[in-house]
Amino acid sequence: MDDSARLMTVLRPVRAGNAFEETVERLLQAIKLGVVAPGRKLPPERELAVQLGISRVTLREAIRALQDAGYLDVRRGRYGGAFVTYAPPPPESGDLRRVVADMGTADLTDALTFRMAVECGAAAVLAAATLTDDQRSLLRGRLAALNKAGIGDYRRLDTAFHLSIAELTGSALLATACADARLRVSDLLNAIPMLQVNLDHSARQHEAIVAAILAGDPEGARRAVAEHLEGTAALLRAFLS
Amino acid sequence: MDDSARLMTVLRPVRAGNAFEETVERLLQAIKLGVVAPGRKLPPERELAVQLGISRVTLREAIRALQDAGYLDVRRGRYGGAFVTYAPPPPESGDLRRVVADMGTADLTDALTFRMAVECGAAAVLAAATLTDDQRSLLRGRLAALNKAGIGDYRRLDTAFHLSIAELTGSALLATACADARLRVSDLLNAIPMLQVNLDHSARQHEAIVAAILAGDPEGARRAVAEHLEGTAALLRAFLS
DNA sequence: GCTAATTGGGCTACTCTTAGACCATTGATG
DNA sequence: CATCAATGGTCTAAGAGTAGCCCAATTAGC
Repeated sequence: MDDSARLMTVLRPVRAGNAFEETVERLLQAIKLGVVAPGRKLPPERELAVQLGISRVTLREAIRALQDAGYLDVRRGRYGGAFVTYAPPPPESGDLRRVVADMGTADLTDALTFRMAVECGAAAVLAAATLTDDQRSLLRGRLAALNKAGIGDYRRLDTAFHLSIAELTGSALLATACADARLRVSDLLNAIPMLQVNLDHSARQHEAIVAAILAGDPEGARRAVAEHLEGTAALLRAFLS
Repeated sequence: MDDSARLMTVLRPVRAGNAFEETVERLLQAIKLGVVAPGRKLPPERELAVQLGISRVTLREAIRALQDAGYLDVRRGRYGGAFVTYAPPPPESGDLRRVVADMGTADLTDALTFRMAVECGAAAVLAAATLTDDQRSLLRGRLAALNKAGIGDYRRLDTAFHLSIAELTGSALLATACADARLRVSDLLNAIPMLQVNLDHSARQHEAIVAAILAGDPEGARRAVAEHLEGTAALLRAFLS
């Protein structure tokens, strides 16, 4: 961890790959995180190309790839568009071990550490802020929605709840960082079987997080998030052996 | 902060600009953060191009631009290279107001919030980890170096100290996020006059941060970092009026 | 049915970016 | 003072990406 480590940090690749690959990755994020829910459609190509800062040609190549891979159903004409057909498959036993192995030890610990830091930081910042009534009710609403979620919607609403915390801080940078962190573990989370006892445990932890934030208790919020994430992290790390 | 906000977060630009601009920006980071200290040189072009994932042609255009802007002195032949000639100018009164105004309210609060979250998160994560003797002594060493720093080296060593915390977590993602956060406020920090009373105050806070981390106290570490950063943040926010 | 608005599909000329080869310069070392 | 390894300087052909334009399909609403 000498100066050369810092050189590597700053002089890292300027581009993760070509525009096509990066675009596929980004759209896959939107789909897998449930930002665009199954059955809904992406924004029109022209609009989306502007948002992503790429040409329509490149965007269309990416959409075509996702269509071929079965994530999208593209329909022409007015009221057409690129509709999301993907729904996360129910986890099967054995999947988790494979997914963890695919990711690699170094990437997994990196992702878990990153997620722990940014989500704890976001919760603490939010708890230290003065919240409006709208913000408080939005947070409570997301929690309530998650508690009422069916098994098919759980992951998506869990993501929505977690990301809300970062978004409510008002920092786009922080929201992006948390979305990135979530994405890096989403395949893993999707592979974890959803047992009722675990869901109940998570629900209690979610309540604790919201309570600490609404009470304006940064350290309580940090601790509550840390405990919540540590449960998942420990489970995943167990599969590294 | 409805679903459309999350769409904007995930469907953000894939590329910040063209490869040339991004490369200039990245090299400027390395220079301004002091990752490559004044008088030292960048890695050889061929090597650097690989690290940055771009072609040598594009890299050379960026280096040329920084040379023209006075940041680099490029020398040919063996033992040649691109030498850093930049040293942050000493702050003058009035600079700060201008720099803050240049940045804009929204970007400034975003950057300050982001920095608060990631640095607090990193410190808490590090405090929760089991540290080796090497890690402990590296952290102490960075603190000692900062305390002995002259006025010309202070900013660079302060950056090195802060980034060490994230780097010691072992998470490259987290180190990158903290470097990014630091960069976004570095122009502002450089414009703040260095008064002895403030330096003494910072020194005490740095000691508190290291003490909490070495004591394995995540919440104390988070609080110490939050207090430290809040001082700077409050100063900067005062210039927004 | 027609119409018109909206959306995906496709084409072309142009610029940016790359890979790889080869040239020019420098200075420590024998 | 000649050598030679390391480094920046330059060129070319090929590929990747873009902007802008027009075409084709679809469907709500008249």
